[in-house]
Amino acid sequence: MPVTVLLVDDEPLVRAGLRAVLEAQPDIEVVGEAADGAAVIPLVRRLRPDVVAMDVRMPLLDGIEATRALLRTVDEPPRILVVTTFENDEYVYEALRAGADGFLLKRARPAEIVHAVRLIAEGESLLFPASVRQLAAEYGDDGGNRAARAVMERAQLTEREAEVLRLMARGLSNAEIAARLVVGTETVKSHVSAVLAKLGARDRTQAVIAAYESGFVAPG
Amino acid sequence: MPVTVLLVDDEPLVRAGLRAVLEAQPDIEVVGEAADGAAVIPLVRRLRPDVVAMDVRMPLLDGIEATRALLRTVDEPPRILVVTTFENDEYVYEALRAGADGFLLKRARPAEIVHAVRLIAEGESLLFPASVRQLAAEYGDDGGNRAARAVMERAQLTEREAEVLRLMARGLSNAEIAARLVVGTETVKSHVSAVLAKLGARDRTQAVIAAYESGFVAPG
DNA sequence: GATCGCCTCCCCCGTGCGGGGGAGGTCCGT
DNA sequence: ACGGACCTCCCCCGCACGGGGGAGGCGATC
Repeated sequence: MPVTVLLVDDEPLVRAGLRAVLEAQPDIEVVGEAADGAAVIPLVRRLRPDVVAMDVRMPLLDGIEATRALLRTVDEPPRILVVTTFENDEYVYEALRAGADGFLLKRARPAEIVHAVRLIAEGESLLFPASVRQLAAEYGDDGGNRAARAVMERAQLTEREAEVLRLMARGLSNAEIAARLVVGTETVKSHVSAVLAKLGARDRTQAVIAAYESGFVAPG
Repeated sequence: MPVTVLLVDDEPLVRAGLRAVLEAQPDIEVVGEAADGAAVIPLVRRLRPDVVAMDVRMPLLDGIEATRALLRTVDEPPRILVVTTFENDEYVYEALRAGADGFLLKRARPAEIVHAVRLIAEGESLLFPASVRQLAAEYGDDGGNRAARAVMERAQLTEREAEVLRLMARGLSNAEIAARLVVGTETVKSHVSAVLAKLGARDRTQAVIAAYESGFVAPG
């Protein structure tokens, strides 16, 4: 069964773009569109999409309120992927706190958009996507720092994963972490992979950055 | 010509240990010992060692004052490797500010000690040795944070290297940094290697950690 | 008793990374 | 005119890393 997606954005152009990108995938199906947050709830009830790709900034009812409303009133609510133009959008931060499962920049490459939808659909959280930081760096921006602080709260790292991340953030290699925790390196690799997936990090360096940015580990 | 080393430590046991470790290397020669900072200057004038391995905490004249005195009164002073027991020793911090070229934990493994001496002798600064952070982690300590702050001041990164480090600290890969700086990936690798060497980091993750710990990049 | 999350360990595999060299170019200070 | 620092690019090479799978044990929950 394909992943079903509902698009919510007040700009028809954006909806068309997302539709084009997503429908090009055989395993993704766009089942509906809405131009405003107010229209979302009945549509979700009727269409039961797996994922709602929702703009944060919309007239009448914005993405934050729409997210809250969805999670409050719909049982088995869809996964919510927040879409935004700006990498340091505090609306995004609030949306994540409201229960959104991930966020995505509109200027992300098609492959990244597709990837994000798939991840979200699979139940993964995409709270610290590498693309955000990369794009932020490319544009000389500071990046989604506020949003980063919401990462760890929602990343739901297990105790062991958190322990591994702390050691990663001290510069230990997988082998060193394994020695310290008295487990095999394969085990450490598993935990590291889990951490990377949950944080949306591509490699350990990005995970450590996320740890610092979120305050999970503190410098000094 | 071998690297000549002068050992300065008030504990004979430590001197003997260092001598044993270093003399086992064909390219390193221990040319003298001193039990106190006050004895260092005349010995240095006479023996002209390449490297002085100096304890920070000593009676009469400590390693900090001895470092200052050496750099002030001896022309072509030797390279100074500060040796310490504690990873968060603020004396070490002061010694680095006074002009020491690197620091080393007494509990470091022999191979690391040898490595440190060679690096220092070659003119490299060893200000953020991986061993410090690793050992700190292993002992559950917070690590040499104060000392870390002295790193960047003395690491003498070139403009380009600093630029590369900033991008590393945003999670970019070598290829991405290359694209952003419009240079080849081989060039980026060169800069990255230079950064790692100057920071005493083993990999980019440790370099990014050093960047955060030193305040070179700031979270939030 | 069955299910689920978590921790543990295993396989294969491609590649990005980092070490160790070298080399040519510019610019600058002497 | 020369050295030296810096930036640039090149080679080879080994390995840790990370992706994508799978699988067993264990405790808690239902």
